Amino acid sequence: MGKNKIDIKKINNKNYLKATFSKRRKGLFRKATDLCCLTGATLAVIAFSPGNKPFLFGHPSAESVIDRFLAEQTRCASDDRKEEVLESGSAGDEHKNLESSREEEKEGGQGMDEENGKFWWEKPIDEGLELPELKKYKSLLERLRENAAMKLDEMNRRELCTKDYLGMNWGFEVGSSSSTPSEERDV
Amino acid sequence: MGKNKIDIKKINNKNYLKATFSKRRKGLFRKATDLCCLTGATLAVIAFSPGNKPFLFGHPSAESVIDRFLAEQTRCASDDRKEEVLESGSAGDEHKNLESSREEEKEGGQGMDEENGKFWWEKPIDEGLELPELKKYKSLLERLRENAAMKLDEMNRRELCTKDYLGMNWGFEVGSSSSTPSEERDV
DNA sequence: AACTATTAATAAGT
DNA sequence: TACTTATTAATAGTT
Repeated sequence: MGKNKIDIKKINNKNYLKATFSKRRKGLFRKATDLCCLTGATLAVIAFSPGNKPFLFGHPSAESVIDRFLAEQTRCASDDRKEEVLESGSAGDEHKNLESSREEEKEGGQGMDEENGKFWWEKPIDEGLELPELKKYKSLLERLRENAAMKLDEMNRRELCTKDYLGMNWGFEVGSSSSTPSEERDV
Repeated sequence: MGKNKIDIKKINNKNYLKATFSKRRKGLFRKATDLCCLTGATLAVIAFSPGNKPFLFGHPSAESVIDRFLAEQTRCASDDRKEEVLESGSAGDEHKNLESSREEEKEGGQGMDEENGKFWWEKPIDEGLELPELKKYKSLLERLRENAAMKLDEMNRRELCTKDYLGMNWGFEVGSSSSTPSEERDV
């Protein structure tokens, strides 16, 4: 997509690397914006450039999406644990996560198992694949909790009003869990 | 981009909405993959479809990127607080965050202030813009911490090895904070 | 950063 | 839901 086709492999030239990251990050965020505008999807992008500079995109905000993800992940971890207790620790490796675990019976199990031809990220969520780095969670969350109250106070002082970042009004709740009937399920 | 140009505004037709989300989410994740492959960027995408189904992308993993973001955000919240104590609570609304606050002196302040023509997300990080939803953090993190130990145990039992999800070996540390000299700075 | 030749993504249709 | 095709959108190389 340009004057020549390029291979999708690591760029080594520093200047070309910077230029490419810059252009393509903008493109990625534009795509994210379009997706949110068109579908009302709740979406966050967290990017650290090769120079470790952070860039954020989020609708309705990066933090709210991360919060929701963590909350649902946490809730499902508890669900898993309960199941394991009930089932006396079966070693079977079928882990569901997030919405999937709540809705799979309604969806007849389709959705994530029928589209398993492609990459791991094509599937809604984990299946045990992206859990590795979680060993850091414990100490990290200790620190997070310590700072949460302080950050909260700080926020309260600054008191920023919530903005409709994309300049739109959505006809439905964005950021809430499934409360709608059967049509808006899936996708 | 298609047989007709379309307006980037909310789609109401349910079937078209589903199809569009599906196609464009794939496109977004492909762009994310390309960006990671080309530049080695550390990147996460969290998406909830209009039907509240979760989709994740991450390199090296969604969780690791989220962890890093939360850790740096937390660290900077503490930094801010220290500064405010030292400066006796100036009311000036100049908040830096994450890497920016550590590196701005080396970068001569350029980077986020010179590209302020566009949208809020064009800038590296907050400037006080995406902090609103943080009021949920306190109680959320309480719950998170409660579940962290259990989740950890669970992880340890499953013991999944870290994979190189994109099938590449990076010549540099991905996921580490700035340790390189002056060239890889910015972008 | 701006331009443009070229490839890539995708809206509609099947 | 996946494939095809006409068309627009993104971007690689260049300035």
